[in-house]
Amino acid sequence: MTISEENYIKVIYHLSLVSPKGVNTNAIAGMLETKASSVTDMLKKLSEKDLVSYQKYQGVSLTENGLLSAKMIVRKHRLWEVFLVEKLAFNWDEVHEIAEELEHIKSEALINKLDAFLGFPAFDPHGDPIPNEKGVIQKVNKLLLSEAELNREYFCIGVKDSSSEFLKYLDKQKIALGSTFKVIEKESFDDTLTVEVNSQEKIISNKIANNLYVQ
Amino acid sequence: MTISEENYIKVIYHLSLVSPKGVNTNAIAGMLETKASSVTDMLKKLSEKDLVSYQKYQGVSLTENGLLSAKMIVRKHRLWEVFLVEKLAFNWDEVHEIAEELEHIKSEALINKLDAFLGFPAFDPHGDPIPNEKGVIQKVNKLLLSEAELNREYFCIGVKDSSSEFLKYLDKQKIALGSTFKVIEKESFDDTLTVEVNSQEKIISNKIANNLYVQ
DNA sequence: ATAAAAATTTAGACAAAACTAAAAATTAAT
DNA sequence: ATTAATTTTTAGTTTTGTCTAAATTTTTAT
Ligand SMILES: [Mn+2]
Ligand SMILES: [Mn+2]
Ligand SMILES: [Mn+2]
Ligand SMILES: [Mn+2]
Repeated sequence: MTISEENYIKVIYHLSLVSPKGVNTNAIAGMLETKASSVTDMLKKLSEKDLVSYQKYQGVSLTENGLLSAKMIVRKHRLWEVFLVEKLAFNWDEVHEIAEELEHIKSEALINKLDAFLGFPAFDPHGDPIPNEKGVIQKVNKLLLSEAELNREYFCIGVKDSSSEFLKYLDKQKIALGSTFKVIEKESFDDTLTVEVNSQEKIISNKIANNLYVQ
Repeated sequence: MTISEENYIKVIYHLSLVSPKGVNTNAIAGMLETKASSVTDMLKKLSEKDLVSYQKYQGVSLTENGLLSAKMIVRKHRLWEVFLVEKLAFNWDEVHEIAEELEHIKSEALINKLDAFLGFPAFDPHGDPIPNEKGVIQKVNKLLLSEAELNREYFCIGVKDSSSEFLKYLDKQKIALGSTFKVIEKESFDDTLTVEVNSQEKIISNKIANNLYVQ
């Protein structure tokens, strides 16, 4: 697989988690910042290679082959992110772009040795699960902070949006994986939350609450 | 720079250490396993970008720009090799190919943090010097084992050929960086050496002796 | 049910990096 | 100094991945 093919497969994978019955051409184009016509061309090629099943106008989904390939790319991406944060002391908002390149390095031995070196981590710095050598992904119960019950204790276990802007905002607010949350009040007008974060009271907008996973 | 351009620049760099007055088209083609006509095309492009100075039929050399770029690629290659051997427990004969890919990852921050993580190593697993952040390469006195004096103690500090075959042969012979050498006798007919390696007597062919650096 | 809007695909073009075959320049040999 | 051999460059294609513009299909709205 070329780097370009791998990027397509990975995007189709991520999109199919949200729309399992078929991924749209435009959605793929949006994620890859390319044009719909380019996507159509690529879908034909990926279909040729039995990585996706594709019928024109009907959307696309991954084949078994494609699914496993996608998981391996995601595995590499997330392991490299762990390496960058844990070993090289990058901040969690700086690693995505670099991992976007590292995920395409070809060696199987490399990724399995990296996995061992890191101590077989189960989650990446953003709380996303890391597929194992066989592509198995540990399922985790989680909900959005916006769905949390009032006056119950939760832990932050992940972010939905892992853009640099959002992560920097969380840094500023001293919110990190492991932070404790207790929702004190929910404003019914705009769903703004009053939350105790690590025992400190904060006002949290609905947009933020919709991008934090808790447990 | 594209990956392809970087590979050309690096090869021109290595070849220009041997032939400083200008690198041949065919030599480049040989190293990159491509055709001379492809090389000519690329040289025009690299010349456009002021990475090489090139006049047709006259060979090519790196500009100041090109030289610095080349050193940065070599720096990345060798630092990644150190990482693979020191941290991931790869053998020294397994790392070249993987580093060939890793050397093209773009981030400056990455490579400088990797350098720090590794403790600012001066040499790679094959004894080759690692350029620093500014591209400065520490000069080291060394000679080939074939040029060594009789009955003097030397240390192995590097290999000239770092092919997997040669390195595996050295493993089998229990020769590694740091091994001590004392040449006992030189057969004048074919330059075969009788050598004490780590106090053990071995017969070493001229071809081998021509690919081991000692000090 | 029909028309308008949106999504998707096709057709044709382009840039990058490679190739083959042929032409041109340089170097080596007589 | 010519000729022959070698090296290098040019000319013309090919493949990959992209683009724009136009055509087609599907979806939505009246
Ligand atoms: Mn990527
Ligand atoms: Mn992540
Ligand atoms: Mn390379
Ligand atoms: Mn090396």
